[in-house]
Amino acid sequence: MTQKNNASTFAKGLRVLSCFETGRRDLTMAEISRLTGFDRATARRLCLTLEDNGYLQKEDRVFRLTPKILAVAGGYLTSNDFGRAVQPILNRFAEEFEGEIALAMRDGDRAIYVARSAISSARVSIGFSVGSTLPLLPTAVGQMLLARGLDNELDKDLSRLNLEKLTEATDMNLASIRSKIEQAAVQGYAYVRNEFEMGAAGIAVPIGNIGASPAVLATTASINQFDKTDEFDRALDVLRRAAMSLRI
Amino acid sequence: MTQKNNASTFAKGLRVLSCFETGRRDLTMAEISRLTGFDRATARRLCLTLEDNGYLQKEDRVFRLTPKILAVAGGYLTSNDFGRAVQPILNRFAEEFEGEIALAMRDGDRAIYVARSAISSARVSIGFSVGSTLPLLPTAVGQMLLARGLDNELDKDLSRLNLEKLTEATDMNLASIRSKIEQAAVQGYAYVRNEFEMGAAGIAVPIGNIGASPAVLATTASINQFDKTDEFDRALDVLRRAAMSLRI
DNA sequence: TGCAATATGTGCGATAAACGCACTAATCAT
DNA sequence: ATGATTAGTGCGTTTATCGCACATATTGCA
Repeated sequence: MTQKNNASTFAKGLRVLSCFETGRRDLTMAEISRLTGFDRATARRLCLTLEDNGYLQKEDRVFRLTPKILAVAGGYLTSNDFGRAVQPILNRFAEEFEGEIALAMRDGDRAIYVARSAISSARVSIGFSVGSTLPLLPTAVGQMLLARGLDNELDKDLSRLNLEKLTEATDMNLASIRSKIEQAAVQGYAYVRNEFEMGAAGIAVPIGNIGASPAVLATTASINQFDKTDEFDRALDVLRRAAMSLRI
Repeated sequence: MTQKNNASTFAKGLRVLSCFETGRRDLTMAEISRLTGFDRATARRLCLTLEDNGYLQKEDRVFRLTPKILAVAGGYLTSNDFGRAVQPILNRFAEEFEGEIALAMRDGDRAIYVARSAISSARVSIGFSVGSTLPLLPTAVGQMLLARGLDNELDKDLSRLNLEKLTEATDMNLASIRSKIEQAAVQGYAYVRNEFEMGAAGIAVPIGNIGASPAVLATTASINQFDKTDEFDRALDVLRRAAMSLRI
């Protein structure tokens, strides 16, 4: 039934488009053919179609994205009122906190940053920006998102998601991860240290749904910073008050 | 030859996706069928494919975008180093200027905002954000972009682009518009007043290419503000210095 | 320079998918 | 209630897609 009423050529084209997600700037048709597993001729037709429709441009033999995709992304952001309702609140609390605050949602088996505070005093940003993706299991953002799902879905998620050892500290024990997620659901926040990147820690708190999907607010800092109890408490407090402010 | 080597079903699917560009939040299948001109059954297959692939979600009978599209858009932004190289510069000059600065590029027959300054002291933003689109003819951004094209393309552009009277002041004379564009090319900036929105004026200056496509920096303010010579000069100066800073 | 490896362009027959009509069912507006 | 709009579905026809095979072009390296 998954294949009924599904336009397979369109699905393949979308997969070509997603090859450019990760920030891979330039891709040749042969690379796309390999990344997707499609026949060269198929990949070629799809690439040329994307070029014809203005989503890709070809220079020599590589394709790259054009800004056209931003028009669709902007449609998402404005239709959900991020510019007017969300961004100013993130900015305000980030200013007070003197740190980055980001809003993330779930996209399949990963988390995706949807909005991020922009403050003039920002030190060099850690590098997560709108559209960046994160794994669900070894991050505070991901664990809080998993905690917001339904109970019976959590088991399915856990059995499907693949564990990847990103650092020495990455928890590879599903039962242990499960209890962390359940704990996050109970205490209303997730805190994960070192599991995604050594020396980094993240805090995430839940906020209301956006377009029927759960969302979280999160911040990241060095382990050193969040290991000071008062710093941690202040961050959690800011996130919680920001979350209250943007009950959606 | 345009239709050779083109996956028509994929192209149709992309057109469905583009229905969500404008910030239309919710669309039913019937609306999409009408917007695209496709048969209902065709529109249905394409919508379900988009849902299946996580780009749309269905609630009751309407479809809306999911944040997944941001991953692709983020791929564009990061592969062009906007987060690291462009954004801080826009922020810095916007802070000094106490006004918004935006980077725009051309997407077919329209301009599209690609980046925008984010400063905490920003007054209520005028509402243009990343992904917003503008017509080319009645805006400073558009005229500067047209001025950056090749001469022989300008004629083709002018004959193809459709004039639309957006305000009483919108210039509807192609020859007159052409001379404005040529003037912009010569003097290195475009200045347009009232033609897009009464009471608003825009200034745009050229910057280097981004991925082989020309780009401009621009700012908007009220007519009152820019009609003061020193205010105008200061804005133009800021834009020009910002443009120098981010020679790409 | 020359050779091997890789990338790209293209024609075509077999196959599979998309098309769109026609009909039914469900929902909405008044 | 009822007319209008929307959604779901089956199916024969048509058409696009598939993927191989062959030809060409480019690149990288010895």
